[in-house]
Amino acid sequence: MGVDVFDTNMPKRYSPVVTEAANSDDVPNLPPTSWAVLGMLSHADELSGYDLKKWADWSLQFFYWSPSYSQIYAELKRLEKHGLATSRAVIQQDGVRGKRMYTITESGRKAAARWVNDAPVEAPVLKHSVMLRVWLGNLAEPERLREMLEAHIAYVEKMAKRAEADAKGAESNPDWAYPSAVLRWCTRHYESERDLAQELLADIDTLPKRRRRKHG
Amino acid sequence: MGVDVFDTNMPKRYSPVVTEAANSDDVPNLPPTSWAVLGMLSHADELSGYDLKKWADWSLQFFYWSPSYSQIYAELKRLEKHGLATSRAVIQQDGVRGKRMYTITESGRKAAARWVNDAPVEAPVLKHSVMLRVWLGNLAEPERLREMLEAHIAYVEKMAKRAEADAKGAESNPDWAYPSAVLRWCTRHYESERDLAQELLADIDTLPKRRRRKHG
DNA sequence: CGTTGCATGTAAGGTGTTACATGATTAC
DNA sequence: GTAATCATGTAACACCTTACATGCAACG
Repeated sequence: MGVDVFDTNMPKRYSPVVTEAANSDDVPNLPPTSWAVLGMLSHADELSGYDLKKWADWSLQFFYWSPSYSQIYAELKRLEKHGLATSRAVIQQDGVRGKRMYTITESGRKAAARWVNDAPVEAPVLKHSVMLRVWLGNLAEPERLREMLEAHIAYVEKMAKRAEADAKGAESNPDWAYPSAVLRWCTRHYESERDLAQELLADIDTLPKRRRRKHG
Repeated sequence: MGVDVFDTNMPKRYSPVVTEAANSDDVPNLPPTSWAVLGMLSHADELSGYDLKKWADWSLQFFYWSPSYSQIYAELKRLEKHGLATSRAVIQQDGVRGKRMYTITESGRKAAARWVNDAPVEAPVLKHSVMLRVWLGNLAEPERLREMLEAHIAYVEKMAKRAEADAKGAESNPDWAYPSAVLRWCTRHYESERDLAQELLADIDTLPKRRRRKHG
């Protein structure tokens, strides 16, 4: 393994060296998911855990991932414990169900800003099970591989359309300028995934078929 | 939230309905990471845990992610427990260090093939911290956003070049036809990520700057 | 009157990481 | 000699999911 051009170990962070400000006690050391939830709170007045989950499915989902309900509730408690968010109980009355609404605090807004600006950026994580299967293509039935890639193409097309529709809905509001820029990125990302999957499909069709059980 | 065209809940699996064969007792229910490790074993004669980690850094890394040493050792034990791999101890002698070499079993090869063909395919997982920060761009310093995106572009360019070099190295061997097709996909994927990041950079430059602390 | 949606949470367990420990060999 | 690499593993813990429990409201 005498390669000298590239590092074997790619960084998990883009800037591993923590600048003095980054992990001082005014910005608690939380996982990105916490900041994602706090970030959603920063885009709204008041949200319940349920609201947050629904919204995560329509926004975070495209470029991060949507945490489960239970994790969202846990994160909210943690954020409140750190003073980054506050909550008020909305008790049930007149046929309106009880719930707990969360709001970002001023301290939370500052901490989020410092996290965005100063915390080391984690390298993007990709876990592409479809590619994992193609990578093991020598074990697979060619038809199954094709089916998988076609299901994947359908999936990314759906995501591209959803992102596009969301981007359209968001771009009218100047407060959502950054979220809509990201949604435009997502649209292009999923469209590009579609094209890449189609090229891969064409690519593996040129491969000599070493195993073929049926071709009827 | 009266959208009727798309599902709010995107599938975590492409085919949630398990076909009779998929989870019968002959294919143990293991996480994708286990199959990834078994898959690496299926591409080689005999590998140590250390070898597997090194190889994961150069192959899986591009489209899946590279598990830590400790997890690889744990996965190997699990695979052996299920009879999908066997190991032999290479004791140290004549200045050669001791180690344990793992081999896929015939049963392991069959199980891996059934997993690839029949198990429901997990939707790809993307955790893009860079996009998360851009999404919170209203909290950020524009210059920091720019720096992050530029670091990201440098990262994906590095990945693209590594994938391309690997693809070149692999394509001569006909046994690696599928791995090299995937590496070509990875090359295009990272090149596309670079282009997308550049477009996003241009996109956010057109945004009205609501906050600006310094511009010297 | 049953299903769906709203709403919140707990418990258990799986997945995966970091830090640590150990010790030999190789390269500078 | 001391730093890096080879090689394996344990322990502690963080992260996250699934399954489960609960109960009301609205819709048909």
